[in-house]
Amino acid sequence: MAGKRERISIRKIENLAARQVTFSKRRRGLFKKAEELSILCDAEVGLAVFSATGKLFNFASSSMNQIIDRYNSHSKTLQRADEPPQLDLREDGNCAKLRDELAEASLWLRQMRGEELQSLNVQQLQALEKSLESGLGSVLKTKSKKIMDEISELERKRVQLIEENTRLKEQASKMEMQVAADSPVVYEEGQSSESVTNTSYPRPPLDTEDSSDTSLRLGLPLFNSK
Amino acid sequence: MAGKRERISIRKIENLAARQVTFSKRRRGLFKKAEELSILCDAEVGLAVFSATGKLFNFASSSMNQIIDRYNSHSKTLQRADEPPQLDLREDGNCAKLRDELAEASLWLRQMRGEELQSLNVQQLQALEKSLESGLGSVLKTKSKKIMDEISELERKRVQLIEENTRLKEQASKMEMQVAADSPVVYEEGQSSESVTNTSYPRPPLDTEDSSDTSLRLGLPLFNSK
DNA sequence: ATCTATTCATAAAG
DNA sequence: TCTTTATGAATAGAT
Repeated sequence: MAGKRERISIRKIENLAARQVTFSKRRRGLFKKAEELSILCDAEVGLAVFSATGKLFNFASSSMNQIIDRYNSHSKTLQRADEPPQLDLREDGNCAKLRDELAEASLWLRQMRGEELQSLNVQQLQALEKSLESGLGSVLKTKSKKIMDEISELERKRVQLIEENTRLKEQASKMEMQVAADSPVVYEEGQSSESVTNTSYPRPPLDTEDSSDTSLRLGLPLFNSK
Repeated sequence: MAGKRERISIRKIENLAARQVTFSKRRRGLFKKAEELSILCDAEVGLAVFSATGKLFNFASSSMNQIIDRYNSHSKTLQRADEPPQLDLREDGNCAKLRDELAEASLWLRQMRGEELQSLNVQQLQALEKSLESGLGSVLKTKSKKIMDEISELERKRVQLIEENTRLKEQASKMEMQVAADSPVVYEEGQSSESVTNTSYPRPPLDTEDSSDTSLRLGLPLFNSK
């Protein structure tokens, strides 16, 4: 009914059934402890176990790919100088080298996104900060320019449309006069004609369309370019 | 003298010191169990743990690279439902994919550094801006923390040295009294004794050293942590 | 780091 | 694989 347990020595269990049972039990225990460690101590933990029969069991506190990335790039952290991430994309077929460079690039990316900064010293953080500020400056500048260009373009189109509109109105006006001359019938206070011949109004419909469209694309933040 | 142990709940340990202690203990336990499992049950086990401070600990029953490879090929096996049947360009395909990923990562990096932004639209620039701002925030936060830690450490050492200094002065003072008692000779206004027994002066040399060292490491910008 | 009381994991058996 | 039980191991708390 019960287990008289004795201590076991750590060597391969020869009995297959016993080995499988032990594998199940200990595997569960191991994964449980891995998860506990990650939660209790705010650690990132990745664990992969292949059974003797080739089946995979794995646990990752975040995602396994992220952990593998981080593992691969970890060695880079210390050996890496603070040189900017200038990666040469040579066409050599060296997979290992590509893997290395990718690992380094992805570490840089993650660090620029504010992850894995612990391993950097103050000087390196300073450099990163400077790089981010400069990048941010360029982005803001480019964004502003794009926005201004879009505004100019829209303004140009607006003016074009107003001109066209005016032309059409003149044309319509002429036609109407022609019609009036052809058939001099008394007609009601020219409502329709008024709406067409009114050549200047405070806010043409086009304008309204324009600005709503523009504001949508701009998004909310004011651009503070220099 | 002993531990009245209570069961603990599995949630992040808030106290830093306790968390670090627990991390050490449990990490050892976890690695031990990982190794035991691999031996007892003839399993291939890979384990990687990153501490909250970014330090890597890992165990692999064979080699980590082998395990990562096996893991990758395993997950590929599973995800591959109705892919192009054979075309086992393993090596080549891997390389091409790596090359693609590297190219993409490197473009991202250049764009984060403010290059090649022309091809992005306003919305994409907005997203990039947000990402850079967030990264910058993390960097500033981390830098501030590191700096504060360094300052604390220096302060701790300073206090320690002052204490030691005080102790030494007392000791010197006693010795001098002893000397005085042993040879009760009239001596000039205790110049030598004064310079040693003066237990508090406005600005001890230690202080000066400390602050100059600190300012060097801090660099110029003020940190504006939250 | 070391110690100890306790909880936890698990070997053996059903 | 699940459960039970006795026991060995791991570890929280204190020093």
